[in-house]
Amino acid sequence: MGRISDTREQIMDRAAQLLMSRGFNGFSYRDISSHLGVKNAAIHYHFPAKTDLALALVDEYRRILRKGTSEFMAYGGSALEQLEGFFIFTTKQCHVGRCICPFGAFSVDYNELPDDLRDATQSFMEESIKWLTRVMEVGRTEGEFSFTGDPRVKAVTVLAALQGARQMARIHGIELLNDVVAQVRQDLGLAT
Amino acid sequence: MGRISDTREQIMDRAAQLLMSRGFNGFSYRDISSHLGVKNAAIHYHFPAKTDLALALVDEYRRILRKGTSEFMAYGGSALEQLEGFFIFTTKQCHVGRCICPFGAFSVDYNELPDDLRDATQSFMEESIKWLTRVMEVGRTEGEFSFTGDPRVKAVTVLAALQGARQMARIHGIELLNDVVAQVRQDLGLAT
DNA sequence: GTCTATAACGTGATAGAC
DNA sequence: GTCTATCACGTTATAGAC
Repeated sequence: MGRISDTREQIMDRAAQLLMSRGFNGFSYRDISSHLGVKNAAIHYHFPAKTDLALALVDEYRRILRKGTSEFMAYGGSALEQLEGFFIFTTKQCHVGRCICPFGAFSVDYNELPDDLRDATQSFMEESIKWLTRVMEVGRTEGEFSFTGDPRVKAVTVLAALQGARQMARIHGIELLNDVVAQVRQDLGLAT
Repeated sequence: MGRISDTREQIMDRAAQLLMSRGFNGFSYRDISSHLGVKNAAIHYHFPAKTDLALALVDEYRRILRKGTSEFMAYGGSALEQLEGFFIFTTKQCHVGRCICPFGAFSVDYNELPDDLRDATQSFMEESIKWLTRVMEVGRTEGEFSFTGDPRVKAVTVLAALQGARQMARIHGIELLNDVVAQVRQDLGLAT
């Protein structure tokens, strides 16, 4: 079948959930194994060290982003559509499990992360920034968005606002994220 | 003298540093005691449980904010000055130790925090939002800022952008925070 | 591919001497 | 106010049987 191990997949699903809910240092192999009804050692078989698991998660996020990116680049989809899709993706993720963005989860523990994981996180973030920068560029050129200054800086600001909002929403309620998304749209000259 | 215990103060200083550098679950009493050259039990004397220490830290942040707030309210300082002061405070903190904002530190571990600590964090955040909302209101009325929409929503968005930027800056370099601050200023119609 | 068993260590916390 | 000593537990990780 060439099918990827089901257990491995389940481990990653649960780990992704836990990572976004508690941060990298906030969950253990036991949290995963007990949820799956297997033993701690079973996880170690698939991912010898916790770093390996985290690296696999970053890779997975990356694939998801690349998929969206390349489709956008290839077919020239509207920048507005891309941005709206990104907003929907973010708010949906936040509603299901009040989870924070993976960058946020890694950034708190960043100073203590192993080097390779730091590198992976960093280059994934760079990729995300580049993607949204392109969306901003195209959107402004096409007259869909209106903002002043460097598209890259604007993209970074939007990412930062969403990352921060997802965290604040956990403390202060989910409407906070909706509010921030609405304001970001307004700051881009979009209709509410 | 009525002077507060020096050790207690040193503990809180170090703990604040660690909290903003690693998050609530990212540091231990041992990290504090070894740095101060005392034993783990000495910390427990001043703060029986880790929660007590965290609550004290939140209270301290709160006092700092209240001081700035009340001065602003009482003497009617310019909203622009307040905002600039807030930007400077944020970037300075970030430069010294690449530390993230305390809300960010707590929010990642939020789901696992004890109830009283959650309450304290939440009401502190509400206070911060109220303060910046007032700054936004006054600033727009006085013609210092220019933005559309609800002042409170704008305030939340600015807070979220800064919180997110401080974290992203840790991963991607300190210029990222400067860039975001510049963009936030621009989005408020301020000169660069 | 999953198990049992275990190692080696760090954690928050407490009791009681000084 | 700080110490020594200790507890009970959770953590990542490994070795080896099935």
